[in-house]
Amino acid sequence: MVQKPAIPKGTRDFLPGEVARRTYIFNTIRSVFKTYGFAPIETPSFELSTTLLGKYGEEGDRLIFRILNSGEKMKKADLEALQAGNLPRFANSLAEKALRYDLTVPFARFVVQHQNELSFPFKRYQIQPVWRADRPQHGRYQEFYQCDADVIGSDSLFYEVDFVQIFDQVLTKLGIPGFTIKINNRKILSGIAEVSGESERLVDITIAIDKLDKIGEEGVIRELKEKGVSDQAIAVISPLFAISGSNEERLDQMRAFLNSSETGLKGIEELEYVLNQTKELGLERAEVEFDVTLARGLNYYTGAIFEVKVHDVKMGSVCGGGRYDDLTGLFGLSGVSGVGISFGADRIYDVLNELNLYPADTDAMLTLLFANFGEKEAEYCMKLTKKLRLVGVDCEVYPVTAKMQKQFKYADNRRVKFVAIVGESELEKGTIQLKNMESGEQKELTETELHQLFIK
RNA sequence: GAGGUUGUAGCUCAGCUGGUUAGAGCGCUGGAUUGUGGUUCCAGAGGUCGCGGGUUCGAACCCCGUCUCCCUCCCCA
Repeated sequence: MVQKPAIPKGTRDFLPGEVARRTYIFNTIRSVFKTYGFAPIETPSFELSTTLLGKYGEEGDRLIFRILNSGEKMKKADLEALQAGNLPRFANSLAEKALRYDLTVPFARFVVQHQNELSFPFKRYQIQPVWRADRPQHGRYQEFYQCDADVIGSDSLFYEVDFVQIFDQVLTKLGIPGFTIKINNRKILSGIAEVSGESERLVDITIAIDKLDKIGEEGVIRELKEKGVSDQAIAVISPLFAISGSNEERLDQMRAFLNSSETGLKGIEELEYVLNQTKELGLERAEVEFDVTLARGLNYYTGAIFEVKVHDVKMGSVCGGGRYDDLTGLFGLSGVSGVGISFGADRIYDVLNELNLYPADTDAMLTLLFANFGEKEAEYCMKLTKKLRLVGVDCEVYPVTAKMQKQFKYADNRRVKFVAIVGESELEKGTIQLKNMESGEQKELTETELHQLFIK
């Protein structure tokens, strides 16, 4: 008995119409990246485990898919480590390779390896799938596409400004009516920890205040206490919960708060620059918001942090990014600053589906279908398709002689734009009846006229 | 990794405290209409009720296990 086939959890199949809609998203992102001077690269789906492990924190390591060693390599299993109860080490001996978890760390590896072949600042974009052994949920998959653009080898804030523009342009082009680019700076977060006298608790503190809008002020305080942050430090941090007003007002309030922290003030200065330049350049549809509680982002971020949320949909952030000063240092090339962003194509896809924002002909699968009236007529149509295909028109002949009704229905299902009808009388006259499937309008054309219609 | 929930036709879902041959809408196939679709009317096909085990005279329904979906936490795109 054959079992019903299935696919692993958190993965999806895509039908032609779905692929068409996804391609539209990828192309939109790609075209904007290109206009900002980014060039595409690709890296392998899997890397050496050592390249990935330890780069995303403890939580991240747990979510990395490992690839089991095969054949003779199985013998490398470190049974001593297993006996000693050292499971991570045992796991590493079993799996020397792992599926990439994001595109940024493999990119850092790529830059270090090819540093002598690249000119800096190096700007690349990369659109490839990544894998996470996460528990699937709405908008969370085990396999999904990231569309990254990064610049490495420059600490110019021009790039932060550019990335804000890119977020705005891509999402505006995709027709998303409203969205907010949240922006913060890791240096401001460091400053907060410094001012509170708990610098070494930076990560705990930032993770806690990040949850402010979710668990409220009391929840954050509870979490800080649980993490062992002193009451005194909590008292210093508390005023942050009340920060409000315009971006300028927030900056002023934070500047006062961080008065004693050089790092913190540097963060304010950077952020202010980016916000001012963004104002100068203007934005299409995006709203930009300085959010002190924005702390997300991997622990390798050191400067700006970005996150983009679409209005009026229940969906996590659709884009993220930030500056990392020493990611390549992990692979032996230090002193190189990078900044980058990522579009979560699968979440954007879900949002566009939910809001039904695709242009009408996104999923048209064929431009022109020749109806089949019989062997002689169909063979004549085959000759017409050959000529049309040579000039780039996608077209085909219905494969068998069937009822018109059936052939039209087939054309309809495939969202064919035009149906060409060549029956006995057209064949005699040397003409083609061309029907526009959308308007229902039908015209009799010569072969030359047909060509002219499609060549533009 | 922790907790909760769901699974019945291709899709969306009904199915009473366990009781004959498991239903609807949409879709599909054929016909009304032998050169015109997306509207209408008629007919038809399609399901080992997620999978495995148990209780029972009898299980879609009750129990156990397992997988999956969705949700909360964790974390993130």
